[in-house]
Amino acid sequence: MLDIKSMEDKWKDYWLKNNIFKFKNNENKKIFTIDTPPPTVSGKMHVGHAYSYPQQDFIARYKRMKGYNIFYPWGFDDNGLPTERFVEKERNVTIDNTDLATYIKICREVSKESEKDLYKAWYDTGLSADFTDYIDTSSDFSIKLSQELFLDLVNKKRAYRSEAPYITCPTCRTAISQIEMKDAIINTDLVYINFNGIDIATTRPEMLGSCVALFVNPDDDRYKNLINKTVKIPLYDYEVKIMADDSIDKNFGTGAEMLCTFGDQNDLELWRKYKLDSRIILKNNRINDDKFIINLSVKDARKKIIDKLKENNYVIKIEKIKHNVNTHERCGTPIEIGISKQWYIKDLDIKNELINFGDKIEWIPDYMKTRYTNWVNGLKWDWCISRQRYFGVPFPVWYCNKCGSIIPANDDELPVDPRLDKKHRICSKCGSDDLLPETDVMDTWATSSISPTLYLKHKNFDVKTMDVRFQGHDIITSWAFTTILRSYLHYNEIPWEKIAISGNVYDPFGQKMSKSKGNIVEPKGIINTYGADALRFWASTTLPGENIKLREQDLIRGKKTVIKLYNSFNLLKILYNNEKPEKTDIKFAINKWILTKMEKTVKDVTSYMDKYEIMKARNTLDKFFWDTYCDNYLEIIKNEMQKSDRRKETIYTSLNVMENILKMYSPVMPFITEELYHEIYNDFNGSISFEKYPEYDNNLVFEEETDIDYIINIIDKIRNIKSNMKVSMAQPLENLTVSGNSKIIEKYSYILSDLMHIKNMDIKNSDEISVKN
RNA sequence: GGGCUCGUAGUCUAGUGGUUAUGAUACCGCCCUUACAAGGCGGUGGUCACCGGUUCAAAUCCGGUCGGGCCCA
Repeated sequence: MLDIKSMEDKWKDYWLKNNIFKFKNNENKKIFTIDTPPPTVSGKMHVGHAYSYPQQDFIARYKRMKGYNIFYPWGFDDNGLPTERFVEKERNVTIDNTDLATYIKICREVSKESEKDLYKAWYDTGLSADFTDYIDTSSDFSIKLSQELFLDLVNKKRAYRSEAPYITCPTCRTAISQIEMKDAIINTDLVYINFNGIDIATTRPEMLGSCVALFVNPDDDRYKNLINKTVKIPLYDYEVKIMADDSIDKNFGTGAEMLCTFGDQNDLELWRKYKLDSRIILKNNRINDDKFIINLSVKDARKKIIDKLKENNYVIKIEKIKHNVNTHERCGTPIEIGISKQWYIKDLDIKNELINFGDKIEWIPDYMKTRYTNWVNGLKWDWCISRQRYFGVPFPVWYCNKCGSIIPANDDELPVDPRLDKKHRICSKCGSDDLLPETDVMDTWATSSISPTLYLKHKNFDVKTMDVRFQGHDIITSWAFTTILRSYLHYNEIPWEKIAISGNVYDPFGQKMSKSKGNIVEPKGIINTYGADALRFWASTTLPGENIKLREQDLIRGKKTVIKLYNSFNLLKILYNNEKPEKTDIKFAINKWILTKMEKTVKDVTSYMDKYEIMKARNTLDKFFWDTYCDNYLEIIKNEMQKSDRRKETIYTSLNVMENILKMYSPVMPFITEELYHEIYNDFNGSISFEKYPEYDNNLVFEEETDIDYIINIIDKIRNIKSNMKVSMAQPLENLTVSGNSKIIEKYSYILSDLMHIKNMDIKNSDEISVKN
């Protein structure tokens, strides 16, 4: 009886102890490089990971057997806000009760600790990445490289610091980028305000004091005569112009809107388009208009201004509406737009180049490229990379208080943290030593986006382009985009030849998994019940980019396949009865037939694997293994083995085919195939994953295939008859009339009578096959 | 609102112009067959979402409708 759990544990230990998957750069093989997504240390492994990570491993293992030296590195992302949150929860420290140096130290400690065990969950799924030498995004190595490349962008005038409108999250108290926004529908009040002659509706009445214009639709008959007139702002008593723009929705509210600096992104766009003035009353998430609202939060300010408007009879009505707002994806807080100095990476001017780069990369599946192209086309902001947070890659720059120059660190000083740096510095321009360190840190994506460089530099590779990136479709617009951008800016080379996109995992009813729905399934439980091979089998039941449901039937089928492989090899052992296989010529039809079927399977499976179509490859293999090899070939050779003239040949052939089945299954099911391969070669001290993948051999394709297919067809019919007679397949039949191509049937009648236990067979020539008892 | 994508037996799924639509799972019947009952053999079950078009021929191509999903406004 096969104990899957201990069998898998055995090989996990074996691979690790023998450094099987440790990357060695000294092999005389072509290198195949994989850009892997570093999981975040603040989260646990979930079933989505258990789906997508094996998919990259299938290709890694396949390519390895195809003779490549696989560079399959591992990394952890422990930068930024998620880690801060995690640490605050785990250790109960916040930046308010801890000094910066200690805070950073604790963040690093907790990350390191978490990494120590976290990789195991991934390793348990049978990933063949090099876990012995991973990178993490907060290490000195990563910070140094990230800072170095940032300074490269500064030199190239691609990174710039500017006072400009920026998106900010009031809860996280930091600037965020377009990448991190998410839409949400919230319940809010739509306040109708009488604007001294024109009625407007707004969801942001607290921004009233920052109103710089009113807008209506140019085709709105109600307001046509008011365009270009001025109107007085209620309470604040200054005048603004009424303007017209196509983007204004006639049906929303009264059809007239106030433009504030800045109520939302639309305000910003119109503000830019018409080069309007600004009146900033929202700073650092507090509103201050020096009149009615003194340093209040948005919420309190809204209450106050509505009361004030009501007092003065400016409020017409208040409607409860559901409203679409942009929120920060991490905390769900609606974003605000402010003005301050932030670091940006300039990309709006190179949209065409970025789209061209997208075209140079092979997207798997190809339609995913459209999402990238659409995103690039729709970019509206340069990429804001500064964050007002604490744990991240610091900007290696100072600012001169006297002349305003930006003073970058020297390359040989990196990594450097200006916030903690004690070195005496002077301004290279004016000589002043009155310097201010930059206190912001970089956005996590600013470091994630150089993952190919991180991985390649870590091993001193010269190349800039990796062979393939694997990632989910949900981060095409963030990770894939920023990586392509950085690769373009730094090297003018594509980051990878191919990018393979994976889908999401849903519960069996097609619902997204979430804590609130309570439908989250832990990979650990699946591995305990079905085994990692079965988990991987499930993960292979999909085409590139497709979403998948967590289906128990696939896990069951996977486990059954593991057991079937084990049992089929067990049968071979019984049949061989300790006789050692020896290479022989192939003469007998059944052996020629199974070899032909195998070669065709090798051909198809290989061509699917080359296209990353794992499911098609595996389906082809499943069909060959279950139907052709087990249900027919193995049943037939139970008899053939007994015949001395063909025993040797059949032992050799059956094992040869078994071996190739194991090899072809091993990228998907590395554990059971390793187990059985070591049973075949019990003095073998390597791994099946480094054995040569079967190659199509035309010399093993024989014309006997059609004849035996014909015989199998008749066997099916005889099985049908026995089933209808409600007798066992082993029950002998006294007489049987078989009609069909009598030449073929006569030639192979021994197969029929041996397998189906027929005593007297009457063969009749006929165009159609039929069997009668 | 825009882009991408999907809609095939109870459930899941294969199938991009050509016999009778693939397979899994569930269900029913038979068989403990000298590897495997988590098995084998047989069977029930489908107006291929809907409408229209192209074609000798459409699950497949085109247009539209409806419904799901993801991304973006």
